[in-house]
Amino acid sequence: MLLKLDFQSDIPIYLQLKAEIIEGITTGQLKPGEALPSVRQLAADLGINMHTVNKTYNYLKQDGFILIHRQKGVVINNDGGPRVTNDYLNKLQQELRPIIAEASCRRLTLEEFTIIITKIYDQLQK
Amino acid sequence: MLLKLDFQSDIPIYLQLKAEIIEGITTGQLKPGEALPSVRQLAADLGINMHTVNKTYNYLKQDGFILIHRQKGVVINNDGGPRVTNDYLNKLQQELRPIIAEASCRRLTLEEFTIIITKIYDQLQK
Amino acid sequence: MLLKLDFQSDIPIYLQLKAEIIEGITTGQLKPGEALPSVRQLAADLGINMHTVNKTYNYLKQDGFILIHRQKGVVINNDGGPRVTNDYLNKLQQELRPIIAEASCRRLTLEEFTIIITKIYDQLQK
Amino acid sequence: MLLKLDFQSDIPIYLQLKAEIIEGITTGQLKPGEALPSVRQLAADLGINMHTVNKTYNYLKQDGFILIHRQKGVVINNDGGPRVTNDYLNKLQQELRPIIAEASCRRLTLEEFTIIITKIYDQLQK
DNA sequence: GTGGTCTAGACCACG
DNA sequence: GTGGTCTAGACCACC
Repeated sequence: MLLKLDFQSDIPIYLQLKAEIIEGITTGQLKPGEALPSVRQLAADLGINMHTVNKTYNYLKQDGFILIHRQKGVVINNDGGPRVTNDYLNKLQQELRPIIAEASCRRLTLEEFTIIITKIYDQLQK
Repeated sequence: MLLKLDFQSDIPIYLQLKAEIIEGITTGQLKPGEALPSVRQLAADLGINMHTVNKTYNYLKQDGFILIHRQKGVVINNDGGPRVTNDYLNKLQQELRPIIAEASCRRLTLEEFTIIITKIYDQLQK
Repeated sequence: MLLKLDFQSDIPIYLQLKAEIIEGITTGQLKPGEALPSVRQLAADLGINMHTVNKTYNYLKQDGFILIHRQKGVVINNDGGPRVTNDYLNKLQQELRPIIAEASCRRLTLEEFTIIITKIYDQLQK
Repeated sequence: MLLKLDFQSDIPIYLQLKAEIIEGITTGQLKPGEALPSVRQLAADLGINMHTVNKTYNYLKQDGFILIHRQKGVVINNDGGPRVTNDYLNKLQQELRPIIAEASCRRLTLEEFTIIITKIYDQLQK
């Protein structure tokens, strides 16, 4: 799978990497049970620091997207990964609120917003 | 208008404040042409530093939400503020993509996501 | 003569006003010997502070564009106003240098720049 | 590259610094992809405060002259930097108009003005 | 009074 | 090490 990082972005590399991997799982490019490269390997491939990859993997593990085995290394969670929890729903709404406030302020209608959401959902469809 | 800041949050204060003010404009609590408190006044009210408020105001000015009037001080843009531009749409999609990727990965359907969006839109309705 | 001020501009009002009056002289809308409104009058007309108009008039007087008579009030200098001096040429070059540096950096050619200059000269022609 | 600041000037230091760096890019003293000193380093070298340099860098980044690379620090944009946009052309004309009005008023002809422009363009040539 | 600028010094996340 | 953020306190131009 191709991972793209933007070193000019305001978003920390470890978060960009986390988002890319989640997107890979969503689109099916990364399948449950599939192994991810080792920390060293991935860091070398991407030209970034080992610590950065480590941080990404730890957050992904914490959220339940991946499992870290002593022997098999890092693999995509084959339980289907994390589901919708109340904590997650709260976080999601807090995240969306300012985005929607600005959209609404700029006179982007709910209908137009929904079209954008739908388009992105489609793009990510397996 | 009541402005709430979370000093424990990892979101910078100046961005929280920016989001709060945009939300105020969206909900109509802050009306076009209305004056905002001076940087020093607002800083004192919120218990934060003048420069932090200044940074917020500068970003809001840059995006077209407010104007800095040489006589009246800081006022809400009475042209209705910024609209939907291509730059904004690109930014919006880049912002939403990882959020939707995670939502989809957690098996939150497009329909459920749309309900959440709709609810937030309603809350912000004037 | 119509004087336009932009209260949202970064440029101080007294400088905007000064520039407008010089432009008026250049285009011939204000003729040598012609009287300008009194400080009070102009301030009232423009909705600005008396001190601001006063400041403008003092700078214009200092540069030789206008004369301030005790009795006749403020009039456009009928000697044809200030000419090109060495001081002025130095000031002009220092002013233009950063503007041209940015233009050149953005790949605006000397020819294109000259066309812009020519257009503005034409607009200001009596 | 040698950067000169005039602490007596009424032009803010961060703008002088911005202009100097743009001039450096224009003349080729600063090459695309080249790294600039860190905010602290440059501040120390120039005997000014870190925040002042930071402000300069942020404006240069905003205009597309430099990039803030998460690994390499601050570097000159290697895409050749910003080009001529409509916004820029408008800003340029608004900037030039009062300068030309005064020049014309002082009987500096278009031909003489063009010679000055040409001289400055030559000075800045790589 | 206002916003704009500058300083000095601090803490933090990131890599 | 870097840039990003925040604080406290100062001076200035403008209106």
